[in-house]
Amino acid sequence: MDNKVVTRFAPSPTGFMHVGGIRTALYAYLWAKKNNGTFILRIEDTDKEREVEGSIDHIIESLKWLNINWDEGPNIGGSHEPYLQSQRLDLYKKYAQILIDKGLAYPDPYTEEEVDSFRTKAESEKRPFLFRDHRPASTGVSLGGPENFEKWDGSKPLRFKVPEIKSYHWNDLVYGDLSAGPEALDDFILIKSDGYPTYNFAHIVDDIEMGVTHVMRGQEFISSTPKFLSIYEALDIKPPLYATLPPIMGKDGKKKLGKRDGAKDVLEYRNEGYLPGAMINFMALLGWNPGDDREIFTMEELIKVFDISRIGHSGAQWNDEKLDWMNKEHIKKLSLEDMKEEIFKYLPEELKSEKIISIVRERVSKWSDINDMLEKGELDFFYKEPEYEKEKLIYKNSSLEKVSENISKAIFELEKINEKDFTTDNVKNVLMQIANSLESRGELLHPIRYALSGLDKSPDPFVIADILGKNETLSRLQKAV
RNA sequence: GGCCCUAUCGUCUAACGGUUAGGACAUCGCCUUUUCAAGGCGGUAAUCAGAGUUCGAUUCUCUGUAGGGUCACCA
Repeated sequence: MDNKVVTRFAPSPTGFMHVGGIRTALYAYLWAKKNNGTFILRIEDTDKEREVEGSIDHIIESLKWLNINWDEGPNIGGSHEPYLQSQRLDLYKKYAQILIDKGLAYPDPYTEEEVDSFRTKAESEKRPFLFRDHRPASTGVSLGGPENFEKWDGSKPLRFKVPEIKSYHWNDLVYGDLSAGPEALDDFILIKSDGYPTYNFAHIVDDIEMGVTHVMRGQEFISSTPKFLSIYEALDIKPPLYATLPPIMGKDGKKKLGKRDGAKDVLEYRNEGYLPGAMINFMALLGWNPGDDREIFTMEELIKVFDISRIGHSGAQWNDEKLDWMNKEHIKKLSLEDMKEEIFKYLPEELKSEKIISIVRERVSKWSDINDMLEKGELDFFYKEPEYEKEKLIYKNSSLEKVSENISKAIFELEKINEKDFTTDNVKNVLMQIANSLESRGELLHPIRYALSGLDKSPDPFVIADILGKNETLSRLQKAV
């Protein structure tokens, strides 16, 4: 009836979400939103062995943090409830029955050990293992009718009987024409002996039932696509459009990013103080680009410009440095009010001042960098008189006498500023006037900065003076004379 | 091993037969009122190799090489 775009993200609850999975979710989300379509979250919990307690909540928390919001799914429901595959078992049985009735599904007569021995044998003979070579004979074929396999009582796995062994060619929205040889096709398991469907079967049933039009997925699924297509054919249903995403590689650039080789839980990035908008921005650009030189995007902007046709084909390596830069760019766009809460989370009580924010905001690429600043004592000057060796006040080849002389001049002039006019700009004007009359400006500015901060690296003296206020500034300068 | 995918600066990428091969991160240098940060300017740096096709290949074809993926009662 309508051509509404429906995409889905279908993670399995086997642990945390890493950036690879999130990026798939993001692209599916962007595509749905761009087309005023529907984005569905579906939990593929059909492997009770691998399921990790609490994963679903963790996945939901991750997506929510990043503002990837689903239109249908756990927590909010929708017209295709339920959204946990473990609660949809009847549906898979229904579809399995259709295949059985067509003579396209049969119970696997072997034990797991027997199948394993087939596999081992094939491997030792250096040929691919195909279950269909061991397909049991049907008990009789009625003329023109379906084959009669052993009746399936649910105690054995139910296998799909590939209707036709052939090569498949299909079009992928990202990669274009893809193909796979007949060896990619096999009698795979539809329903396991524990009654749960396999991914290969369940995701197809659900995509059909939920009206999914575009499937975003990793390229690890390319080689099993013929299996999917053969099921759609057997069911006589048109498959969705596939958009296969290039892999994200780990930091070494070698291996596809995965939990085994150190892929991080995305929530760790939250804990390190990255902005969700920056994470989204960075992940969007990992494997996709807008076609021009723009790099900084908000989610809304991404929705506007995102296009499947500009998704790349080759693997991209995760790059923390660029992420840091991008996060900093997003921080710059934050209003004081927006960042106040975040920054205050990291600051001890005595530093919770708006004046500190202005110093911090320009010096960190992510909020947890504030911890480093605190550790290095870079903010101590704010509430603590600095301790330093007098010699440190000397600028280059100057002398302590010169330091005293210059600071005294500064004190004399600064005294003239009203307390309430003791701002960065006014202090700067006064000090620059003196400094410019000197042989080198550092003769004045360095000792003052050092006397106020006690640090080799710090903000400039005008800002510090402003923050400290007239009294404290002058008092610290007096001590340096 | 079979099948499949991929290949441009260190990294992310642009250039859909004709460009001094562009941008960004990182790096280096200079400037910007002392140091840091921010900012500005500039530099170094790439078409995996070899054959074709073509007047002309980063771009098309083939081969090689390298990397990745996949061959589960995992997704």
